[in-house]
Formats: sequence, structure tokens, C-alpha cells
Amino acid sequence: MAEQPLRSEYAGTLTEDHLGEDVRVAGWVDRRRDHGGIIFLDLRDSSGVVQVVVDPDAVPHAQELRMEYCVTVAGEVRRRPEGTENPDMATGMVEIGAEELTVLSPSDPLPFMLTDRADTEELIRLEYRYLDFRRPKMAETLRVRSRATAAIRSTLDERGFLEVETPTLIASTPEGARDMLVPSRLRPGSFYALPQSPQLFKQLLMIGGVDRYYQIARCYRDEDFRSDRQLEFTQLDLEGAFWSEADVQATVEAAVAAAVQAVRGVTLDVPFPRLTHAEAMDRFGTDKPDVRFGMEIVDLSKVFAGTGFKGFGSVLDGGGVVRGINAGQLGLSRSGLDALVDVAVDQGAKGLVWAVVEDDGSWRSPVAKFIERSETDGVAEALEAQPGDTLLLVADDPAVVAPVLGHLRIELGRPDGHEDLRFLWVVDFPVFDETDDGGLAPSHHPFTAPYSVEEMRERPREAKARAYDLVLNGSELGSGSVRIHDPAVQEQVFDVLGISKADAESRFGWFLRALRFGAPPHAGFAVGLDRLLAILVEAPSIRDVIPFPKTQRGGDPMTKSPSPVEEAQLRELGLALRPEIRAAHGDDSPAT
RNA sequence: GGGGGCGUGGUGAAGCCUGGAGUUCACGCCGGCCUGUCAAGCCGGAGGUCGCGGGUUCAAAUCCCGUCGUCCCCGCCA
Repeated sequence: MAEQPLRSEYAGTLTEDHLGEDVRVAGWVDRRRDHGGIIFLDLRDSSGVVQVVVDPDAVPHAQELRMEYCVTVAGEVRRRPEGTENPDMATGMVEIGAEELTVLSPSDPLPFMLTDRADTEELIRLEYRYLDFRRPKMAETLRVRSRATAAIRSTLDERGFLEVETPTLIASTPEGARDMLVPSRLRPGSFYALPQSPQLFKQLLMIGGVDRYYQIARCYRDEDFRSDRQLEFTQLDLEGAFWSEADVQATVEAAVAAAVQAVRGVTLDVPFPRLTHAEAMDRFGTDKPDVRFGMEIVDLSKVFAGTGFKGFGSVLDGGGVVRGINAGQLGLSRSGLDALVDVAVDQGAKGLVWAVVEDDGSWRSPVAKFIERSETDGVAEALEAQPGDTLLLVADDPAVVAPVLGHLRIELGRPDGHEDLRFLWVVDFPVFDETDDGGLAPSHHPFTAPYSVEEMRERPREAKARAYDLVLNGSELGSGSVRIHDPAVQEQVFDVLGISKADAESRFGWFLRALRFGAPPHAGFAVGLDRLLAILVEAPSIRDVIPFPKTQRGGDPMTKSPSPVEEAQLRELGLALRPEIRAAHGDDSPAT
């Protein structure tokens, strides 16, 4: 007998157009409804679900079927009897009358239910991720991710970009995030690092004459996890030579808009709005503002100039500021309002003044009797307060006030979900941030071009960089900059950072040398693809859009990675475990 | 490094605060009945070291301490 194809049609595509056709459909038993004299199967494949009707007396094996058995079914596509159509199903007008049924592969009872209704613990879903993929929602997420990357690729291909792969075993340059290290067998005692980004390699491509590059690149950062951070993650990385900010931003806008179109079917307005870093900090108290709602931060220092209220007066005399937000109709109890004070203190403020505006304009507030009516009226006007609104005021150094109010603003005002998409560019980041010990660290990375070298040298704390972030609904989606292509400028940056010539040479010498061979001006960007997708599908964590993510401690519950290796493997690498580590392994890892 | 939540048959929850027999609900699983269901229905059944260890107590899923796992947040993430 000639080998029969296992499938002639996809389950989810069968409609009344197929009436009367003999088809063969292969997939999994999504549901079985056994009525004794008649059995209904919902047969699922990658395209969807179709109902199969089986007469158990006429078709062998029908009663053996259980959920998630892998089967192939042959039969005729027929119209469902009048009154039994299912309008909720794409294939609900038809059914397959089974004539032959083959179990290709039976299934053990499932470790968890595959319906989207059940809210199974993530750990179990990760341990059986392949079953998780059979759930409609996860299957759709995989398709969404593929559609998004395909749209990005075709957009960039059309614009003449070259997709170039850069190495994932590179030299470690201790700077920024902790590197993931890989020991070398051929050079015992030496290590590769996995890239935190393709940054320097893409700049080398610019120098190499590849004037438009992109890559959907895996990146690694060995830092603690969050719902939006994994140890390995994916970036859309791109760079262009003879480019400035505008070229980068237009290209990123096109790529992101294509992804959004592919995933959501909506067309974004471009260009995205731009906000300077200073303005973002002033108005929203963060460099990644969520502009889907108001509640902006307002400076109230003028209202309290010369105030008799000691708390504010001493702050203002000390060069501080008073700022506030109008949190609107919160309707919080006294204890709820006091809890906000704890939040503010937790964020570094010395305190928080809350006030609820009464119908007559007076304040219900712990400080009401210390503040004059002219001051409360002034605040009400500045914050456009209505009766019933809750006003939150913080007085301190500007560098403290903004983040505290920004945090409260997010906590109190942030919308649920991501139905609206509000992209924006935050531009003109500072070149340097101050470190805890009063030193300077690059705000983006040390290859970012300052607007003015003179300014950077003379006033490094105020100098602005040609660096920009892309922000979506309060999440940082990525960052980029115009790069330094002049080795003299690069030297000056290292100098301000306190990196000696010798030090720079030993760490980045290979790259600095490349800058001396006619390096073109260039600029680029990297978009966090996982974060973008998580927002587009409104997933609470990027784990939901990463096919095989890790848990918070970096483990994979399915493969049990990371795992100890054999002594022989270590010896080959010239490595030995420290005694206390070896002892710990002996205790909790069973003999292999 | 720090703070917090969670851990109960295969799955999801309730029980914990206020200690008293492994109790309950839904799904799944096994068996039976059933010819138009689509979360099929009805009847019956199996299945748990309440994460692990210690303590308090006549008595611990429940209270306390520790530990492991997991999640969220702060730090960290150029």
C-alpha cells in the first residue's frame, strides 16, 4: 500500500466551500465529547479547530481517544445538521464525518489544562513549555513574534539594510552590566564574554563600509531579573553611517510602526513626539514618562516663597524646591493617604504633604493649620485643583523631588493594560551621570557623542549628549546615539571619565585603532524586542513573549539549567570549584 | 545585597488570621450509562508526607524559627 499523506487540509480552514470533499486532517484531540452512540472530537492543528463526528461502531479506536492524542482523521466535510451549527467557531458550519481514524501518538494525562481559562502556575507551564505552546494564547504569541520580526526585516530590507551577524563569544570589557562569561578550553584561564549588545561590532561595520546594518541580536546581561528583564534577551540593533539623529529616529519609527501594524493592525502616527530629558524629568519625574495620563508635576516654589510654614521655608532657603501633583479624585482614607507618605519616604523623600480639597477650597491635610489660605489657593490654582482632588506636595532638593513625585504619579495614575500606545523620544540625555561616590559614569555608553566637547570638558555635569531613548507607555524600549567617530574626541571622553590612556588602550585598543582609519560619522539604536512585544500583546512579563524564558534565579525548569558539570570538563578548562562551592554541590545534587 | 507575596491530590482554588480526624469546590484521571454535543450530561471511583527541616503545644496545613523554590519591588541593569 502506498504511503498516504497524513494531511490534505488544515483543520481551521474548512468551510462550506469544502462541502462534499473527502479530506484528511491531522492534529491533536482538543476535546472529546463521548455520547455513547456518537462521539464528537474537536481536532486542533496550527490553523485552528474543526469538529469531527465519529460513529464508534463504524470506526475502530474511537473510544480510545483522550485529550492531546495526536491523530489523523479521514472523512467527508459535511454541513452540520440544522440547529447544531456553532457560530462561535470559525469552522462551526461544517464537520468531518470520520470514516477512518489513526492514532499517530497517544498522550499521557496532561500535567495541566491547556485551556486559556485555567491560570496555571508559570513554573509548571515552563517545565512543559511544549504543551504550553499548544494553548491558543501562546501559539498566537509565537505567531505574533514571528510576524513582528518579519515586518521589521522587510521594512529594513526595503531601505537597503544589510543584516549582519556579530559574534556572541567576545572579549569581556568590564563596564556597565556584569558579563556572562564562557571559559576557553584552548586557553585555560581565559574567558569569552557573551555580548551585552553588538555595540562595538556594529560600529566596526560602519568603519568597514556597511553603511546600513541591522540585526535581531541576542544579548546577555548577568544582572538580577525583573518582569521586564531576562539574562538573555533580544534587541533589534541597527546602525547607519553618514547618519544623524533624524535618520536613526525615522528608521526606528518605520521599523516599530511596521511591527505594530503586523501585531495590532493599527497604523502609528509618525514621527513620534520628542521630549528633552530635562523636560521629562521636570514634568514627569522620570526619563521614561508614561504620557497616557496627565497628573504632571508642577513647581510650587513661588507659591511658598517667604512662607511661614517651617517645613517648606527651610527647604526653600536651602536652595530646594516645592513641587506637587494633582492626583485627582482618589477618595483615599486617612490611612491610605498616610501610606502614600511611606511610599514617598521609601523613594528617598523626607516626607510628603497630602491635602484633600474641600468644597469651600480649604484643605483637609495634616499641615492645614500651618499653611495660609493664600498659599492653599495658590497651590489650587497652579494644580488646577477641584473640590475632592488629592494634592501631593514634596519639598526637597530638585534631584529628589522629581523622582519621588514621578513614582507617585505612576503608582496613582498609570492605566491598566496597553490599549493606547504612546511612543515618544526622550532626547538630549546628559553625557554623564553622577555616581554614588561623586564620580562620573557614562549616561549611555562611553562611545556616545557629546554636543560640544568644550562643554563636556568645562561643565561635564551639565553637558548634553546626542543620545535618545524610545519610550512606550512608561517603558524604556531602547536607546541610541550619535557615536564618536573622532579618536581625539573619544580620548577626551575617556579622560573626563578618568580612564587612563593605557587603560583605554588595553580595554578598547582594537576599537580605538579602527577609528583612525577614516571612520565615518555614524549613529544607531537598539530596540528591546521582548519589551515591545510584551506591551503590544499586553503581557504582564516579557517571559510571556520569550519562547523559552528563565526564572528569576536564572534557571530553566524544563532542562534544569544551569547545572553542575563533570569534574573532567572542569579539568579540561583548567578550572576547579572552590571548596565551599564543591561542598554545597555535594549536598544538594544527586550523584550522576 | 534588601523588602514583600505565594507554596494544600495531576491542575486551579478555599481552609491558615481565631490550632482540634486530610475537610470542601471546580477541572482533569479511571469505570459505567448515554445518537447532536461544542467547558456535553448523569452515576460511581481512585488520587495528598498540606515544599522541606526544626520548635511551641495534649494536639500544627494553621502559630514561631530556619531553609528551598517561585513571583513582585528597591538596589543593580554603561
